Amino acid sequence: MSEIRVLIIEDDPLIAIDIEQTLNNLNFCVSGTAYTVDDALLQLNNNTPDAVLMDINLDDYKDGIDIAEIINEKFQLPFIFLTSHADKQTLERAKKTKPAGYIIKPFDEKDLLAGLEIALYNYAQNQAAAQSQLLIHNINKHLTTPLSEREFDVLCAIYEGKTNQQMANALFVSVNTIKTHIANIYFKLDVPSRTQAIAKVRSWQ
Amino acid sequence: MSEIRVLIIEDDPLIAIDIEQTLNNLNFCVSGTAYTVDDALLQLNNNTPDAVLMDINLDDYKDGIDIAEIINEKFQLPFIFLTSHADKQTLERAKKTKPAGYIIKPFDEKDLLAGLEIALYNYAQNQAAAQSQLLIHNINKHLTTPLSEREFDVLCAIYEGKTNQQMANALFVSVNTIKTHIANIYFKLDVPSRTQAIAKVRSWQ
DNA sequence: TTATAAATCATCCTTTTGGGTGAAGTAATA
DNA sequence: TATTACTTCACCCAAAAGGATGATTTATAA
Repeated sequence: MSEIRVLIIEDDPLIAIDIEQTLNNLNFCVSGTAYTVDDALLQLNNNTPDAVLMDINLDDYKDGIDIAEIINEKFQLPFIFLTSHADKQTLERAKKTKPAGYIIKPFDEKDLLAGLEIALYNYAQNQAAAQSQLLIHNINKHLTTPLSEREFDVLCAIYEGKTNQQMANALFVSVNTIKTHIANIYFKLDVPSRTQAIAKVRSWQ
Repeated sequence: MSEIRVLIIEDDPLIAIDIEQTLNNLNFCVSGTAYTVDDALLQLNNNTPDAVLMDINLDDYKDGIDIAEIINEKFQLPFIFLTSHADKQTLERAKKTKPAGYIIKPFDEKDLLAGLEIALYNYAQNQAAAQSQLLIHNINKHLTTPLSEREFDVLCAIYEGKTNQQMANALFVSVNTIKTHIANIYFKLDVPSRTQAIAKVRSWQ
């Protein structure tokens, strides 16, 4: 059984049950099924899933796009819209909520799998990119002479705004050692200062 | 007519022509249609589109995923995969190319519109986020005392890695003036150095 | 075993940056 | 008119960063 817990928000019970079974076939875990907006919000709060699959057009006082906005504000979860008619106006509203994906009815098992997999993968990628902690691999692929691990440590500290003295304390070496590492980093990155090094690394993120 | 020029890569002429007509109906501009991998690469080079719509399964020496990798490397364009069978292995390969979207055959006009609109919108959003030029509004909403315009100019220059002397030359003022601005910036941002200022601003992006 | 790369530290010297303080001119505003 | 915020500039001093050069130790690879 997959660990990915998916909440289904769909006001048509027949479709909801169909999705539920399909997801189970595809080794996803259905955390719950909500037929109303209020039920959806309740389940988001009390039994927070890893992803949400929801109909745009809910026959309720709010629709899927309203829920999407709430998810973005409070939960930061990837969600995928299901819709049968993609009219321009709805699409315009839907786009602004930055859905992880979009699946058009009628869909079958393959559509669901592809949509979910791609959406979750892209979402994870974007999350990782947004956090964007420096990775030595990502730095070195831009360099002819790669950074050593220690140099990478120092570069990270520079990136975080540390002074040479702070780095020396943190890494238990003398300031002179830090200065040597920094000189080597500047040579490898081909920059003359820490701010330039930061700017260059940022541009690679 | 829309200005968005789309290249279609599809080895089945019937489907290709169908897509072409549909895109024209939807006010997209078809920059060309490629039936083979080599033709696709040729058109990418000579008549670079704004987006690519391509079949994953091309009956050729390379498939759509290979082209996707080339697009990512050389062209940095958004592309959308078309596929009829979304098997897990192909999906795994496809995911890694970070497609802007995914449309499963058979699709109609609505599917195409939704897929393209969402994909292009998300792509534009990601691009904008990646560029993320500093905006005075975005900085000031984190501050009790807002930066003046001149201070913002200086902060941007710091962010780009400029030295005080370089800023003085660029803004046609003395280095002393730059130093005064910087001192004020540090006070307002509550930081003790340019690297810390950069780190704080970056965290707000 | 002998290179080679990495990590450590040092010294000397210059440039850049940061802190403190003061002040003049300008433009908008109460 | 008086006040306020912004921009401009100066001088002094201290701290941090950067450039150049050389040296030792350790581990790894040829």
